[in-house]
Amino acid sequence: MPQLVNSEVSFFERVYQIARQIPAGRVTSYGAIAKAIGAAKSARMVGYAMNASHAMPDVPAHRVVNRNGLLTGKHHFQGTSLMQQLLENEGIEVENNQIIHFKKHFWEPDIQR
DNA sequence: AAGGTGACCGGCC
DNA sequence: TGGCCGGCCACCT
Repeated sequence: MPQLVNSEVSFFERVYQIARQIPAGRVTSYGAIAKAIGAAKSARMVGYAMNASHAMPDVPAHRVVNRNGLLTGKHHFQGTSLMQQLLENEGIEVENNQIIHFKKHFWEPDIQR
């Protein structure tokens, strides 16, 4: 369980706030989320945050992939193809760990202030 | 308290 | 087409 820093909202929580806005059937990238929270160069932290997202409710981590539409985080899900199945369930085609028509499904997060 | 780690990214060769 | 490298920075031991 992530802990909040005093009255400040933690970095992780900001990531989750963005992630929760991803519409079903759409995907975004770690970098895009990083950009949205005003830390464009901290894409890595977004991935790190997703690692802990399992403890958070309503965080569609499966809709977050890397810039190439590659399912780099699939090993963090239970089973070997859960992430892929969740995506296909939403109408997103996945082949060889990669999203088909990635650009077409891409969703640009709203910039947070 | 200091160093290691990483579900990334962009640039370069 | 594909691999390597440096930057990045919150979190964990």
